[in-house]
Amino acid sequence: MQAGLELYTLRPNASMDEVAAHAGIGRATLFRHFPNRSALLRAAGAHVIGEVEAAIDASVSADEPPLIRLRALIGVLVSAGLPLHAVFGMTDLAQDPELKSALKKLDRAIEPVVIDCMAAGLLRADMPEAWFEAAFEGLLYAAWTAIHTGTLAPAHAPDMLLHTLLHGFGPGVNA
Amino acid sequence: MQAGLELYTLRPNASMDEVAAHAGIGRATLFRHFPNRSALLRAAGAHVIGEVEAAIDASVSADEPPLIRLRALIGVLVSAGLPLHAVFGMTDLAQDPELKSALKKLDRAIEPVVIDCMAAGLLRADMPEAWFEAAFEGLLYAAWTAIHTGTLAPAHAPDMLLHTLLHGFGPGVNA
DNA sequence: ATAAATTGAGACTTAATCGTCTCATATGGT
DNA sequence: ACCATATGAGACGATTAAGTCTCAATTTAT
Repeated sequence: MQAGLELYTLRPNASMDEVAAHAGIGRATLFRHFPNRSALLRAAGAHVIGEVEAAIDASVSADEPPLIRLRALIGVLVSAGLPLHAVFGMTDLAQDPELKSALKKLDRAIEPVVIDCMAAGLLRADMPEAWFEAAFEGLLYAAWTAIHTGTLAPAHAPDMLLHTLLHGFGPGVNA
Repeated sequence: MQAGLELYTLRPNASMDEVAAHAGIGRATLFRHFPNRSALLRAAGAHVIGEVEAAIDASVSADEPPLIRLRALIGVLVSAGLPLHAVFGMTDLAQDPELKSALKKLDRAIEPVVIDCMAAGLLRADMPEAWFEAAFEGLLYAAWTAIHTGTLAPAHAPDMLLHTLLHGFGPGVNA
């Protein structure tokens, strides 16, 4: 059931018909579980966020060094990819309290990694936080689309992203 | 007339009613100029690309040093922002020959700047081209959204983006 | 001033989709 | 076997938007 949700998040414009067919259930049953389209979107979004959060908790062990944790975090976010971006793109549903708290929890899973990297001198701390967040998400989006279009091997993506995040495209550091 | 197109590209989901109202013309007149929605989208996309290309030609003078040209290029792309991103998001119209050639021309305006920066040692040349393009666009997208949400001052955006593109978020270079 | 062309407003058809509803069927528990 | 519940297929009305058409008003050229 919830499985249908995930695959759905890939295409927020899909009709309820398509969603039901994709989930392998009837349209009526779909409406029995979610009163309307908006509720379905919210549930799907919250579900995706929850999964990503769980994946972070599972693969980012707190006692590893900051760089390892950052790399693991990026790995999770890259593989969570498209669904996550779909959630971020739900501007009209962003004011939903459930989604907002879910996003806040996700932030609390990501933030300490970044902070520790700053404390360890891996990331500079004098950049506007908003810009770092935006740029981070932008690079994730870049990796997702590059993987999706086949121009970037999924296995290389996290390291590539990590390197670009830390050093950009300037010279002076080996890839 | 064409002015209505630009503002339209901001919202690819707008109805023809909204577009006509926004352009200050009647719906019937809109259909007289563009036989259908798809034609309107294509025309709008091509128009936006043409404007961006002209802006690049106008503000990126060929005899400046590479870094200045790159900075000017980024300035144009950041201010062109949202409409350009809307065009890139038109996945369903991407196969249109007119749009494809327009994008190719745009690429030809951007590419030499990047190549010269590589030749000057400002940008490393050993990264996959596809990844550079994707990351560049991702950072542009980040700047656009950050500006749009008010968390990044438009005046600071180009320099911020340039610095992040060159050096990432690692330490060691003054901002 | 007059004829020709363009425009705006809106009616109309068609198609897609949401959300509700019914009913026959299947599923599961006792 | 029996009964309660969940399901699937689909009909139905409502809404929205695309695209076509008509007609009166306005603009433009001569």
